[in-house]
Amino acid sequence: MNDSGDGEGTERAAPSRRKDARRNKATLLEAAAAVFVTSGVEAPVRDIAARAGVGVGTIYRHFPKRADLIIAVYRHQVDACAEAGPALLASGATPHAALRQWIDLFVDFLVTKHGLAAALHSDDAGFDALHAYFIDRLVPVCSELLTAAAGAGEIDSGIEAYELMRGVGNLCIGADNDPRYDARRLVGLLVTGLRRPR
Amino acid sequence: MNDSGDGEGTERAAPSRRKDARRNKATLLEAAAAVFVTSGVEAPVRDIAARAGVGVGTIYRHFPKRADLIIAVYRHQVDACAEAGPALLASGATPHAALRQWIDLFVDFLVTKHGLAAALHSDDAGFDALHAYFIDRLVPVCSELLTAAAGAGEIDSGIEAYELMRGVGNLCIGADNDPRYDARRLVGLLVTGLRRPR
DNA sequence: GCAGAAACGGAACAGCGTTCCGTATTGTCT
DNA sequence: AGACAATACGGAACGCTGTTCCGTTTCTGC
Repeated sequence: MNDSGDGEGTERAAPSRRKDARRNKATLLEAAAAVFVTSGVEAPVRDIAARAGVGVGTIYRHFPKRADLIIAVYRHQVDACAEAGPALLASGATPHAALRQWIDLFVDFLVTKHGLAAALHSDDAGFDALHAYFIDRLVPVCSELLTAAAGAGEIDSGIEAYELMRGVGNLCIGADNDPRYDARRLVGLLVTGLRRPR
Repeated sequence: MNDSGDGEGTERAAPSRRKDARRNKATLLEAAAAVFVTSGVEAPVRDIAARAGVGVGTIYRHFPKRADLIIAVYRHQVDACAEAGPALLASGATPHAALRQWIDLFVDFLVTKHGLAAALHSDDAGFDALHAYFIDRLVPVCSELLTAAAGAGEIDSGIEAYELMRGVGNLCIGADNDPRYDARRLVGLLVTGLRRPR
């Protein structure tokens, strides 16, 4: 939602009155990104604070909910994914193929972020904002692709974009460090299942 | 794994030397089942202890890992599900239809157990035994159904039973209290996606 | 009844997210 | 430059988890 964004692109809120605050916020984002890679997005807040060389209070001042920090770290990648949707749709292939490619993009993103998929669907209230951000950003794109595919007669299942996105997200849970579980293959089957039988 | 099972069906371990211990174990199972319905399988241990009128120590003596308690509560239902597999296969329909029906059974079970699906795929080490129990019990059944369907030429995807079961389980996460997410429909699409294109 | 074994209860510990407040830093105004 | 708010900081403290530990109670076989 709102935030006291610094150079973070599309924000309008005042970029904080003090230099040290801005610097700390940037340091925190870097540290969080690094820790997320190592220990997953559920890493202890204290670890992130330690890595950034600040106190835990500083984290909560800049990112009141843990979800805000996660969103800030991954915002660019989520936005890039969202923007890839229309591009794929315009790039020649059939709408169903574009949908498949777009979903692959999303799966690749999720699978490489240890624990993100799990956090995304945690029923912990603290993650509501994270859930909402992903939904807000990606569901409309998915909906557009779905509508195009339906319009082209390639799919007929009355599935909603929200449901499909949640299903894909769920399939990505725990998809790292288990060689016997390949989320990409299962998501592929799910997308295949959408196709109109002919 | 092993346990000091009381009247719990297929156990062979000694049924405990003392009457109060047996009674407490039974009380604990009842209390846990009740609390799981109300608050989900991740309910605080203290809540279960309080409901049963015992101390937390007593829980840990009977069920050293939290997973052991969950397994004990749901063992009968999981076994029933496992046993339904061969029955469905023998009951007339095509193997693919039997697979679909069996998976529906599993999904119905999971979806009605608040938080079970999530616990099942938690990477928390304490839930390893739970994970292992479900896998041990259900993967062979699923494998049988899958093989039969492949033998009948109905599916050709080289998917493993383990992967399919995990996918189905993942799709069931958070499937309660969200009217916009119907795990059954998504699992249906996944199973449809298995079918050989012809 | 009486050991002694078995089981109990809950205090105590460790690890987590989050809040709070005394202290330090910064920007500004004179 | 000096001083005074305003702002931000650090980390102790709180409340909630799961889990362990041990002094006390209860049972069982003799």
